[in-house]
Amino acid sequence: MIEKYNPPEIEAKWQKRWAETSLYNVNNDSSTPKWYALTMFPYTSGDLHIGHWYAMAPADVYARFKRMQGYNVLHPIGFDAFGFPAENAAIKRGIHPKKWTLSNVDNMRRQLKSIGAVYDWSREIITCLPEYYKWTQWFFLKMWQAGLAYRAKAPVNWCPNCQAVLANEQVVGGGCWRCETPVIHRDLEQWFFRITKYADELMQHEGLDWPERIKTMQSNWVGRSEGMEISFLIDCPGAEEKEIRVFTTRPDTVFGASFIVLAPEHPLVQKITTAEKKADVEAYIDKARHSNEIERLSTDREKDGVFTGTYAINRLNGAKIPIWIADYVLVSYGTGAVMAVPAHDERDFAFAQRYGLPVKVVVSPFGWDGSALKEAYVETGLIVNSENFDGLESDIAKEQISAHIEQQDWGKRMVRYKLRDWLVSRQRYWGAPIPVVYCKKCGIVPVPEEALPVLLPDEAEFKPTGESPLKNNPSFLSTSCPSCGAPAERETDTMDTFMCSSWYFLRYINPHHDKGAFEPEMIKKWMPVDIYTGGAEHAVMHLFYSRFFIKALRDMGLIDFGEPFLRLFNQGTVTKDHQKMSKSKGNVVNPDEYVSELGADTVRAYLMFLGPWEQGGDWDDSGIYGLSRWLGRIWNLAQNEYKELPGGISASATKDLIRITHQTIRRVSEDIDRMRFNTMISALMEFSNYLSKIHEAGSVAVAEYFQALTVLLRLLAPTAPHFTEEVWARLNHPYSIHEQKWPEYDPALALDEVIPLVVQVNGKVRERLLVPIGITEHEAKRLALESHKVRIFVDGKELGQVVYVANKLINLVTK
RNA sequence: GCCGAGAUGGUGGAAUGGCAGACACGCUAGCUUGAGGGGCUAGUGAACUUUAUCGUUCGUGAGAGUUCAAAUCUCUCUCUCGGCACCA
Repeated sequence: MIEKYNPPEIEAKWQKRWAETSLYNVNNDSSTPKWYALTMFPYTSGDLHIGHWYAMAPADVYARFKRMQGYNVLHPIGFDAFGFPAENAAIKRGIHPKKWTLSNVDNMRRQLKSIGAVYDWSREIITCLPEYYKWTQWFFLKMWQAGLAYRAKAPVNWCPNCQAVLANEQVVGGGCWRCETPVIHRDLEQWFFRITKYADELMQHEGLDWPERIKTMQSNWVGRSEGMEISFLIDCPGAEEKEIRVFTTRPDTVFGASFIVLAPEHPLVQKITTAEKKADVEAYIDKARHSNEIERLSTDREKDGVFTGTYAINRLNGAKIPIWIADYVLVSYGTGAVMAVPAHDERDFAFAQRYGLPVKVVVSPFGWDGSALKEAYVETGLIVNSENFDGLESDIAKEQISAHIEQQDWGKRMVRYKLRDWLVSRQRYWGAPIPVVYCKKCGIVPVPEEALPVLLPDEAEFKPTGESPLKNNPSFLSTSCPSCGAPAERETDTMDTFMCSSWYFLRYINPHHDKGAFEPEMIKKWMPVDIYTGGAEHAVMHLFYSRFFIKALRDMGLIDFGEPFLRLFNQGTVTKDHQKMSKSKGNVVNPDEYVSELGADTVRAYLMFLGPWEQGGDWDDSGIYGLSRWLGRIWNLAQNEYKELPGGISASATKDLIRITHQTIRRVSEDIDRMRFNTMISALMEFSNYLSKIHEAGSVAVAEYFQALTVLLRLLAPTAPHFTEEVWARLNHPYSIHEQKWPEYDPALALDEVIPLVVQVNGKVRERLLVPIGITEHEAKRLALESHKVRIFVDGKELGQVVYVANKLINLVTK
């Protein structure tokens, strides 16, 4: 009688043994080819839920697969530990963020260990510890030295709930990415990184094996558009400003400009508004300032604006057109001013309709009879009402008008981007302090590298005041100027958490290196990351920032590559009752109880069996016992005595077994490579079902049977690491199965000798014939016509075309 | 509004031009006569046919098309999910 499969016992046993024997410790000096399999590190929010397992378990299977294939695999784990939730917990519950975070780390580490992954725990990193954030600060200094960090006063996104600024990437649909509170604009002096310098490069994804949709999202985020800045004269003799510069992508429509619109925040507004319009304009600006981003960006809202009282002159035709202000024009894009061409722009058309402004057609729609337009015509066409350019095709006119404007020095062709610089400062405590000192005499002075880290003090008052709590900490605040030694003040803002995660994958390589953020030779050896897996929600945040960091480091000469992640794979999300899991909804599924009852191996296998990894799915545990039963069956199969058939073994059964074994190796290997873990498990199930039939029949030799069984165990090892280790040991194989080579298949042995040939008549299946592989068309046709079932449909009819697909199908078409 | 992905049995899904429903879950029946989310065996898309269980027809969101052959390719539409959204 064999013992029952008891997952909790064997899982604890092997996790301990693996740790004691340092089975998964990664060797930087190994001469075997490297494979860097990175999975996005979790944020320290409290508990791992089933979604984390969904991200981690298949990633681990892939890493184990590569390991068994002979690669030196780095598959590290760590914790993204700075950020708002820790501080909010402090405000709400009076727990210090550090205490809250580190206790979460302890809990999450315990949970992560229960997965049974190949993580090398000696490489764990925690971003909120000084030994890590010292180097985050060092990167800030590098950015400063490279001219990529600057401080500026600008209209910024402000989350009234978080009481802090947000980067553009962190504004989702006009709301805060974390709490969905509508964002408002404020003029504040903040730190920025010049990510726009890399706008063009960030749109390029050459040589990257990334999902199409992430590449598209990033390119759209950069939002490159080619156009022209054109100068209009201000028709106001005494004014100090003489011109307004607008940005347009349609220079071909410049003769159709019937008014100018400035963003309410545009600096010219104050200078050109006439005395009688001043009150209206002020009121409008005030209203615009107080509306939040969601209201302002809502496209179905009726466009409104006010006239400034002043006119502009279109230099191309001398037309005198009114200057308006309206909040549908954004101060942060282009020049913050547009020439409105209502005939050929939907927004301008709507605005002109509302205020009775003229609509002048300059690109004639096909078959146009000269009547008033019902909507803006935005397509190409023949140019009209444009003096010398009349009759030209609009694409050609665009070129010629642009050239003309440049020749007259009235404007310049240029490229504009939607992308803005990355705002990195946060008015918060729980982050890495920005390593900068303000001196009355010397101005902004970076903290010298040898003085890092600028330690985050433990004592702080947590009040959501909109200012960093560090402002109220005198011992942190007051310091001396690193340059002149005079009394000075420290920067009290901390860095955006996305700074920490923009380089963490470099730190895993030398997590304890204290002479620098990383060792260049080791970076050369391990980077770039071969496969990165994680959620798609980071498309224009973490993934985008990391690419920027790597490109900036490359240009500083610190590394010699420009892309961090060669292959990217996004797993889907696990929902509960078709809703996103969240603590507030109370629908978070905790994996712990499943693990303690059924074992990590069953939970791993079940998650992968749910469906394609990139698709995600709704959590429903009704099928989980099926996976647990399956492992139980293999458990029994492997340990029950195998007896050969009393009458002797069958040669054909042996041949079949060998063929099916090799076919299974091929299917499983290809499925893991394609990240199709659900079909990988199906293939393993079919194989184990087949083996149990053999076991019952006893139709192959003992040696052949056990040979096939060890293949099954090795193919299953990445999916069920504890289970296979235990069975492996019980079959008296040497420790450890995870040091075994991945089975290789022989294509010749995987080949079928006899195949079922599908016989169709007029495209309908009428017969299946077992035929030897490689049969000729002639022979196949002969056999097909011998079949009764086929004859029923063919007899008495004239045979026409015969379609023959070798080793698959023959289709007989009657006339 | 724009872009992307998707829609297949009671359920999760498989099949990427060539046998629709692999592999599971669930359900039904039987066996295992101590119960168990237990084990094993068989069945399980729908309709028709059946005193010849061998078959026939239909069937992959809806409609059209291409093809000897369509879940798969093309077009139109409906719905679901995700992203972007006044970027001039």
